[in-house]
Amino acid sequence: MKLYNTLSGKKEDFAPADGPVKMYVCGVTPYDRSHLGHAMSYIIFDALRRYLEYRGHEVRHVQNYTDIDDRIIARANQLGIPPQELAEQLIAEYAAEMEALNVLPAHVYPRATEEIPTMIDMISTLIDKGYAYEAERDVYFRVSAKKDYGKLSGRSLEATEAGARCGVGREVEPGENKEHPGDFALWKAAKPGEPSWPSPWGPGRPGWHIECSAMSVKYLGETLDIHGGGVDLVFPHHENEIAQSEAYTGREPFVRFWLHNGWLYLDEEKMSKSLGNIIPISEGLEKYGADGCRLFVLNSHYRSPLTYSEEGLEAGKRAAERLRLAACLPGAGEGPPLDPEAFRRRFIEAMDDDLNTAQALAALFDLAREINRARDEGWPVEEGQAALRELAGVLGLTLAEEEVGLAARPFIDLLVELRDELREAKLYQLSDKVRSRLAELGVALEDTSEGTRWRRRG
RNA sequence: GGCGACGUAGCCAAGUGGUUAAGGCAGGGGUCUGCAAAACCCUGAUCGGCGGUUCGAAUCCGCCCGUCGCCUCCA
Repeated sequence: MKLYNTLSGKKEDFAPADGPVKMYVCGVTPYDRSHLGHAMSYIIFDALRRYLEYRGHEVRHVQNYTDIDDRIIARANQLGIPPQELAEQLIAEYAAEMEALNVLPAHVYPRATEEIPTMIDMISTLIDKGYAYEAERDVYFRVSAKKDYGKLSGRSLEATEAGARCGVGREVEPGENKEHPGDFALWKAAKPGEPSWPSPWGPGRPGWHIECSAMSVKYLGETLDIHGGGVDLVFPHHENEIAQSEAYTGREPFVRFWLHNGWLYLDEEKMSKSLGNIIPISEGLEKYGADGCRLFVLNSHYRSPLTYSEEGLEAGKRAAERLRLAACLPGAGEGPPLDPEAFRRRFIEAMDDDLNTAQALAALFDLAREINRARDEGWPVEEGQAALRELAGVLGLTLAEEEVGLAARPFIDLLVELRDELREAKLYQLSDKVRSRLAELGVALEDTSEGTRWRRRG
């Protein structure tokens, strides 16, 4: 399989270094509801993980929760609740939404607040090695000590230094005690009223970047096979992670494959909590279902930016229904069997090429058409359907029907039965009324030679 | 100012040197149906513009136009 590696800027052949695939995906900072942008990223890395497993790799997947940071504190103060309580609530909500989206859970979900000692150890070592320094109870990473700093994002230290917007040079802010403007905080001294942890440098809390380094080394080892996240994390977050981790372990590379997904846009702007233009995951799930959301995301390449639109998600939902019906409606008796092998091969070939899910989906839709065609001919379709379900499953599609309350089923069956009798009596006006009223309630009826069947339709 | 991405049918979106430019959604025509629905069949683009390289370019190069991102928190 080939994967595009941000570090080299090229597609490279992927194979794990040894043992299971060590995969780390940057998690959320739970200070507000998660939105479709997050869903996009996690759906993509879920598809990657499922595909790796499908191809016979064991995957060890770690994802962090940044459960302490400025925004959590600010938001918690606003709400008048402790920061930990806010984080706890939002983590629970996030986990439930991921489950609803059929995203496989990571094997470990370390939290920043539970890894403080690990981070303190790492920071101490960095100081000992001359890669970090203490300044007024803060600790900073000394960027100039890591000569290849900038290798991931492709910017030189000088460029970073001069690199503020509009040509204005970036300088050390007054009040900061950095040696260099590019230096970043490993440990932040506590301000009054903030949650803090004891450390050799006094009470404080860890900087953002150090947690991922500490956690990934602790749970996956010194070299990761895959590290994923949104493109926005390339700089400075992932750049800093590389610097810290490699300085700490003395080993390169910290990560063999850096993978970054494109951003989700709303209208002309990126969807982002700080801009406030978000569509919550819950809304996407409610309106379009997990499969609809997944198809919307996976229908384009993961590295390309994607623009949110109701039309796009609606198309995803309709497409999901198309696949579901192809996979579920029964076929009939005798005839030439459907050989799905060519479709499976196309699917694998597409996924092998840097996770080309759009092309993989095209193979699934072609398979669906082949199944429908066979069904129309009265030929058996089971083999094709099994393959369709198998491959859709690799993309995390459930192909499950929308839930109908158990209590409603017998009543719907009864109405369908009555309507059939009305039709037999050729009382079409009445039978059509039953059908259209049920349609308004979200139940679609279809008359077939096998009888009438009904299904949920939003 | 530095670095980078993108512009393919009504919409979304693959394809990145060579048979008829995938697929989805929407639309039109047809088959099936009491009528529908679902499904199937048919139906649409020469690839932002200009110039160049080449036997041959959506695909490579140059210029132009347009949109956007990163350089600050962010999946």
